[in-house]
Amino acid sequence: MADVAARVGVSRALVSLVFRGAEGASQETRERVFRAAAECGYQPDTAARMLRRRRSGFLGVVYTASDPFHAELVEAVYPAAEQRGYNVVLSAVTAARDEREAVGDLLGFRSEALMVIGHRALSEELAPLVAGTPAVTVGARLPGTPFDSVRTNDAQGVRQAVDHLVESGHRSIAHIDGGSMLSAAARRRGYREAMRRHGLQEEITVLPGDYSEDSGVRAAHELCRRDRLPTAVVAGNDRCAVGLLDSLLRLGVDVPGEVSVVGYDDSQLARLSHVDLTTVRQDAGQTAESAIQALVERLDGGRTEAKDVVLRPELIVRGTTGPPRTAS
Amino acid sequence: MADVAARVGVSRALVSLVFRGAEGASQETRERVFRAAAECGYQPDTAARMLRRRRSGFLGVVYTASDPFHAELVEAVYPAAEQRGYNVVLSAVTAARDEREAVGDLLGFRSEALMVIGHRALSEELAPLVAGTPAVTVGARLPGTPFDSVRTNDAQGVRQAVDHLVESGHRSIAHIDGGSMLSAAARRRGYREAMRRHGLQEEITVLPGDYSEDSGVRAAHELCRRDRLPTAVVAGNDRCAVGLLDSLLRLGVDVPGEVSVVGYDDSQLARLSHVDLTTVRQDAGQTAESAIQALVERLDGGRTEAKDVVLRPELIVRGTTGPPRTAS
DNA sequence: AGCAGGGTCTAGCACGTGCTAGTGGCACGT
DNA sequence: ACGTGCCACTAGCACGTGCTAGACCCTGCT
Repeated sequence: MADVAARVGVSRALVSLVFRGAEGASQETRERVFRAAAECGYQPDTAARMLRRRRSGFLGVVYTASDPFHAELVEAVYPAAEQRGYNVVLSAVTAARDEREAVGDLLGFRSEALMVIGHRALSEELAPLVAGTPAVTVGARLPGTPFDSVRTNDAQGVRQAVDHLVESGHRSIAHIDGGSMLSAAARRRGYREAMRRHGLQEEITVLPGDYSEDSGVRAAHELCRRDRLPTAVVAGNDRCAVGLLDSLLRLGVDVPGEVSVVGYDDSQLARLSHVDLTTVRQDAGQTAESAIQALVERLDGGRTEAKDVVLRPELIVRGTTGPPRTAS
Repeated sequence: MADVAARVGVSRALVSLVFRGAEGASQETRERVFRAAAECGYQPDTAARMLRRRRSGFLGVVYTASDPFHAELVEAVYPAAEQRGYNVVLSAVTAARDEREAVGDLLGFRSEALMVIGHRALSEELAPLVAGTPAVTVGARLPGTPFDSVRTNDAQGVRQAVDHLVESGHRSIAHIDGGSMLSAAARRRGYREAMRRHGLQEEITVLPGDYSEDSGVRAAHELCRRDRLPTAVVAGNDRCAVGLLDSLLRLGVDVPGEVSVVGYDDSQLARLSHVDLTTVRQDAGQTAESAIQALVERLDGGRTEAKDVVLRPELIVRGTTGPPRTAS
């Protein structure tokens, strides 16, 4: 920076002033400073900058590298943060790097607030580490903690799926669940409630699953072994639905002619033309937006009480659902 | 840090010394310092730390948020960097954030070296920005630049696939290419060369594609429209292969009974039990390792001439390939 | 007693930036 | 001639840490 100043023949303070866009420099000087900086290859030092102003302007984001839905959220986080005058620092959780390390890195960077994506989220163990830093968990709520949370109403999403099927005339509707996954309980509950509300409690069938394609494959074989196929299946998520679809195809069961299938997530997978899966969308853009919004409210708006944002999912009807087969 | 020092009743310098693990403090004092730090919730400030030592210890990584293969690389980058005493800073390229911004952020952090993943990589436009900072591009080589590069020998990978099919007895082998994608040219060339080497130049059939599932779907319909199906197809990548597989299934063509299919990438997709795709692996772990290695050689080893690492791909034989059908 | 040497600790500057308080010059009005 | 106000610019401290040079105490040897 001193180099640039010397080159232009002004003080270092003026260069600083120009670079942060403050008032008090003539238009001509500004241009000369920028030109000189480009010649020197000068770029302001973020570390020194955030050391001096007490604020770093960083929002730390913890996510799981291998999860495609997390990737969608990360994608949406950047514009949401930028729009509110903040920058994003990423920290990935991987097989060799746990949340403790990821959060530690972010705090070392003096992130002003934390957005933690993932079903394991901020465990109680991490809470004291974060003390004093606003944080929002995405996809789950941690009752014992002071953190905000943003999540989708999973029960409602599954209810929408069931309602859609019942409206099309289905009565025999099965569910493949997500086992012990965090959101699985809510989805299972939504299925049970919806069936009961339609007077179909006799038809309730829950098959065990774990959100993997393989669990869809297993469920397909299990269903075909029974004497009577359901006319529709609500899978715990899209991956499970794709495994199910593929196996039904191989087993000679027509979709949606004989069996209708609904997924959950509206992932890239579901949108592929040859899959064309009816599914329930969790809006990544809206989720990211709400999470960032919550953090900024605490930082700039002075909010202190915890907030729990529950987003409405949306049913996306595509080609894997239709009216039920007439003969059983 | 002064708080911690006051709490223990020692100087600030000693606390600093304890925290960076330097010699010259008694075991007892160390413990008292750590205890006091935990009570205060103290954590060293990364910004101030890297301001003082002239080195930041950061390796900046630019990747595309929406690409699953990039995610695999990111996953592998962390341990590779840690092992060599470096930390990783991530910067994502998204729809709303181009490489210029991503690289700018990383340089602002005073990253000591840059790893840029992605087919558009460091364009000429970015080269002057990076001047002076060691950089490695992954997946492509930029001839005009001083950067290192790490990539997989795509032509060789496709040759291995063709060799495998020919050894199984196939002669009529088609290829669905990746259009104008960066690696598509090499894969197409590998296919042509391998066919020629086996004396099968008459059988060369290249169908247009673009690495998407849809292009596999289109290719399946195109092939079935012809009077004679090939006995095997080498798809440009796994996604294309999956689209192809699914459409063949729907069209009533048995795989691998009537047609064998080979993909490329060994993505998660290929490993699914119901897909079980024979494919060519690009080793993400090895790629990340080589890229980090190249950067560290420049930083610590003093290497200055550019280096181009070309990795050997590996054929993974699974369930979608077998001997050709006997009757045409 | 005096000195050397090692172990433990401390004072204080430097890193690159932001910002407060202030300087100097010019135009204007009285 | 002098005060007033504005514009363009500058001097120098502060941010939280690392590190050099040195201080202090204790032990053991001459």
